[in-house]
Amino acid sequence: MPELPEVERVRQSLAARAVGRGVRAVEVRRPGVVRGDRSTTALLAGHRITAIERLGKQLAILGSPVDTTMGEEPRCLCIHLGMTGSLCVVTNDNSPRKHIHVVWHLDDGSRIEFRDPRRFGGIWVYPNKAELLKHRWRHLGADALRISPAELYAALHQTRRPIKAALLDQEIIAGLGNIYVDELLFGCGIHPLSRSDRLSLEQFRGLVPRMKRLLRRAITAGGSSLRDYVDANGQAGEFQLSHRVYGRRGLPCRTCGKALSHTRVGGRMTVFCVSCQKRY
DNA sequence: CCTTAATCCTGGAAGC
DNA sequence: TGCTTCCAGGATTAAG
Repeated sequence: MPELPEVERVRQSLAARAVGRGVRAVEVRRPGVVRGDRSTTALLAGHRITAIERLGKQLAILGSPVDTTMGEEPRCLCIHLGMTGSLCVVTNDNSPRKHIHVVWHLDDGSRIEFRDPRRFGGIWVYPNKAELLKHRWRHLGADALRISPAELYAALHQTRRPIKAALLDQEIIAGLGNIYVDELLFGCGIHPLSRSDRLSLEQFRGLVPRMKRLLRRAITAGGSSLRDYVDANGQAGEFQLSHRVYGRRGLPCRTCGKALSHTRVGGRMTVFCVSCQKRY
């Protein structure tokens, strides 16, 4: 499930292969995944890809018209990979893979394939980046790699929700998902059911740098590949090998050896160590 | 305010 | 072996 590190990996690998390229044609095989204007022009046909940006777990693909007489409007696509989405750049006519919903044909003969078996992801079409910022991205909190301890504390000290539920809330902080929240809370020694308002600014001064270090290490390792995740080159990550709690319920804690506990928080599987993580 | 559950969806795993 | 059932979960929405 692509969270911030995986989405950042996709951003980097996709940018390396697609920025500067022109889009010759766009194929929409399953229109339902596209929200808004489904015309191929709105989906960047006849445009040059100028940048690929990220906020939390979402990507924005920006494009300018190749023929400037057509109008100057720089287009913007927002792509959310959901649980199983991927964006791959391919050059050959290999095995026709299932669940490819949208294909961008580029001017060097390669193509970008948006594949999403479970279809929790999607593509949101905007006339420009300002509109994306004004609507869809307005509801997102600060990016997890940029947020400050004071900012996070300000958002959390006034809610009684369990810390795990609050950290998963993209309106509070953008980018964390089930894997990295469990890993982070274990790394900080904080029980996932701790009340958010019981944590001090001092604790966030410890948590935020740890979070950024965790996410950066995961990015360097290529992200966590559990089942579907691959970057734009089809490359899987290796950070799953470093997980200390996610997916390890019942297994011995790597710090104290005690069997890891599990519960559900906000409907999500939560794994933690009852002796290494203190409940506030 | 906060929680739970249902919804979307497929494929892998587990059970019989 | 082959069938059925369950489960995973990001975000949204409705209901308690």
